[in-house]
Amino acid sequence: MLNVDEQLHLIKRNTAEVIPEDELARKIKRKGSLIIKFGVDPTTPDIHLGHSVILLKLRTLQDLGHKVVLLIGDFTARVGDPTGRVKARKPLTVKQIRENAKTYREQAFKILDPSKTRIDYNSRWLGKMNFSQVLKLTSRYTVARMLERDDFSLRYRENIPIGLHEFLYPLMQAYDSVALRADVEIGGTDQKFNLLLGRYIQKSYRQSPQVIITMPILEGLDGKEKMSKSLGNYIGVTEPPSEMYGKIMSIPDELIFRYFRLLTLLPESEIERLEKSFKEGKLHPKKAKKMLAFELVRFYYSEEEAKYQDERFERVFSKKEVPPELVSYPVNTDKIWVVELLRLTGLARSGSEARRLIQQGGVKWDGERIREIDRIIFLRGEHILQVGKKKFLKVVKR
RNA sequence: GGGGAGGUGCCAGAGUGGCCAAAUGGGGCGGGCUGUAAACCCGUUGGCAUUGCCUACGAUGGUUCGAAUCCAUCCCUCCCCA
Repeated sequence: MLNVDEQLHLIKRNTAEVIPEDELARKIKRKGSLIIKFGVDPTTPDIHLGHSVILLKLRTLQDLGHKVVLLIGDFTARVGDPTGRVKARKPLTVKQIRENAKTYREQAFKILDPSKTRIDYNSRWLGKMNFSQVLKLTSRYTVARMLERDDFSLRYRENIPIGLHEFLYPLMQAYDSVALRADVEIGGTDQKFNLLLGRYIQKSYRQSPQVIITMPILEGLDGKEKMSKSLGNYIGVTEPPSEMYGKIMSIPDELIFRYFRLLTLLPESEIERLEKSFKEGKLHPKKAKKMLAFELVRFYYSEEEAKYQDERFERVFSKKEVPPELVSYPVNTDKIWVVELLRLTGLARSGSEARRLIQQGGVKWDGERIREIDRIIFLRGEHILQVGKKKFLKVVKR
């Protein structure tokens, strides 16, 4: 095992904050193996690269011999984390929560080491608390301090409703740290308030307070907003390799090395070397992006798959060839109206949208641009239907 | 409990009786340029349909030749006072 300083160096890399740093060193020296808490909200089951930033850090911690507790917030999910929220969340059913948690677990193990991960559910203790225990917990904190949070104060100022139960969320998840006797809690920078509250509550329950590690929030593919499913600017860890590769190729240049650092486990020295030649103009941005895309597909799939995607990308987008493997769509007639076909295949959501796409020159049939709305298409064998630059479909007569 | 403000398209936000499928901006989508980058430019953005029609401005009724716009009731939110 590495010594404490070496460990700290690896742990601190790419973090936003470690609070307080010296305490982390002391804890490692004293206990050796620490309990790392990571709270998971089972409301959004699909893990994307934004989440992977933290999971990769956890992976590093596991590799250093620490124990990760993946805490599924099945009970807190009934309230919903108000963090960054402009509206109150709608509560989920118990069944949905359970399914989401299962999906989350499966996906998280694409990154985490299952043998060094313990999974727990906070309903185990929160579900048993009675009202007097709740009163004890809530009396530890004040409304004024709760309102210090940006999200709450913003909503308060903007006259947007705040449910009383939303005040309970931070306290509940803080109590989780007490229940787990967490040494360290990790989360995104947007969780800083919650994590700090965990520290505070642990102290008031006479526990040694956890060290908190916050990780930067990853920008999405647009380079502006944070990566999130609802904004559609994300790459899911279960996405097919071609999607993963392609989406990486569409990120803005400014993001390339940030992604390298936060999304891969490549050594810092290697990344610095690449960044240097990029800045000197020796490494073309497209090349750098391809390396990034390659690395991510390699990590989530395999080296072989990554190589394949590398070639495929060149063929399809640089040389404008049709992708080698396409989703087939069987059709039963031998002639069909274009608009109908587009709607049938789902490449257009409605007839009106289909018309629009045609009028704007976004539809190709076997490589030929279709301009007439009333065009009738004749089918024999296999044909390629293309909408926009990225959407292809193999239409098969049968 | 009393008084006041407000609920418009994916979002923000105009519109206070016909010219409103609803200005403008953002986002999305399509095209151009390119490195499937950014920036930029052009177009488009409820649905169905070859004129046109249907559904839409919190909900339900009503006034009117005609309502997002007026009236009534209800639901929801916020502010001030208690």
